[in-house]
Amino acid sequence: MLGAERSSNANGSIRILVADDHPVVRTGLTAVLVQQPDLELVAEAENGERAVALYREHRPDVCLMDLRMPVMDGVEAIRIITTEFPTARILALTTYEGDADIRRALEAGARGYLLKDMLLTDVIRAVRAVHRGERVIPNAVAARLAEFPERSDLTERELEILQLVARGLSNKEAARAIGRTDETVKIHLKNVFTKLGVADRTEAVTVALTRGLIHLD
Amino acid sequence: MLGAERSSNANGSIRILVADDHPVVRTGLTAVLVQQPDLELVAEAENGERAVALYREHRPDVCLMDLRMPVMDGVEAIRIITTEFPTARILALTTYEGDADIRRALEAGARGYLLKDMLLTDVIRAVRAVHRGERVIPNAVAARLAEFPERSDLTERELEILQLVARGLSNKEAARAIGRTDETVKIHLKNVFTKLGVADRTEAVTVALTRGLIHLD
DNA sequence: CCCGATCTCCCCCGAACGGGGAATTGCCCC
DNA sequence: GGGGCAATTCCCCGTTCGGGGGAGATCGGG
Repeated sequence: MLGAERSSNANGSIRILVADDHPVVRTGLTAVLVQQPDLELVAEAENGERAVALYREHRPDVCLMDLRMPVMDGVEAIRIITTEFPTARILALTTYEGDADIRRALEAGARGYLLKDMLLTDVIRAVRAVHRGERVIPNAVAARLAEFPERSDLTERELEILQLVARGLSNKEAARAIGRTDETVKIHLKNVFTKLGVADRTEAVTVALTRGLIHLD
Repeated sequence: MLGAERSSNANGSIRILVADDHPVVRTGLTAVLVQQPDLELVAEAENGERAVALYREHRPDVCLMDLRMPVMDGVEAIRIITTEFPTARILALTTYEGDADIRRALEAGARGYLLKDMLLTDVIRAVRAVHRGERVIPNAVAARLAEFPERSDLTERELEILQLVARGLSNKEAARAIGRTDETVKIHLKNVFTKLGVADRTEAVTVALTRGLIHLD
């Protein structure tokens, strides 16, 4: 379906796509990249949908992808791109918001995960490393992952109910919202408590928030 | 104590201090600023403490200040600077995290409040406007403030208890943590519920988080 | 085919929670 | 000084919550 894989352009420089909804961040990244003789910026996207479209159009060698974006999630964009282009080299770049986001990005096919508080030299080094085919997981990120050895995967139902509880719904209200008995809601919540290692619904919500399992709004 | 107020340097350009803990954001801002002939970057700070020190040293005309920074909070830095230099023109610049941060920044003496997802042209326009002595509150920010007409100020005690509750402590545990009866804790929480317009502790925590009244970790 | 995971519902029970009222001590502001 | 507010403690009372055990149903994989 696709032509030969292109690892760099005629000049031998690494062609890069930057996707981030914050203009300031996009400017910061591009300003740094264009200073490097071996790096070349080919496109910028302000959301996941545009990122996918621009990836198809330009076939960059490396893609820097923010995870929290409007219209389409960064993780979703990564999933689409890597499905279509299995050799795509994508670096997730975001402020740390729990281990869940990291795991989802890597499972979606990201080759690395950077934090926005990283030094610019490390970002550049990561781009080159990913282009060489390496995986990039900074120590800071690996340490965060190590904090939660267990996956703590919540089922769809459990996540759904936890979201409702986070909005302040009681067991009974949540039950009505999903068309089930409040006894069912209680069971799911009990399982959530066990999986997250907490004792009550409030701590379950805050732990889920810090780990990125759920988000507010 | 201080010399004459200096509204611009010999070249007539606006001298700017940028304070943000993310290297990428600092680079983005500075890259944009230096392109403008009437703007001049005089220093960059990576936390509030450095921002105060660099402000004292350089006396910039305008300061772009991120609120969430390590070592010293942006709000605290604004308070110190405006106390020492009442005519300081400081623009708070951050991702939106509730009306509380906005109010605290403005009360601390910020002349404007920008969001990081703003267009760069608007950032530049805001810098010039603040330098002219105007206040800058973008419509997007004003709209968020209007969502919560009431101040909803929580007392120190109430905030303290809400923080403990967010960590999963029961009324009894929170009472022991602050050396009071659990009846006292219950009353404070009841007042919190009334002020925030919620029905239970979990919603109180999530609402307080979205409004920026409390933060996790 | 059985096993595990998921989802569903039911019962019981003690503890925790949230709403109501009432009172005291400070403190600051008018 | 009086009024208001914050903080504190106590009471009662009905509801909710969370832990325990038990019991089906479905679906997919080994």
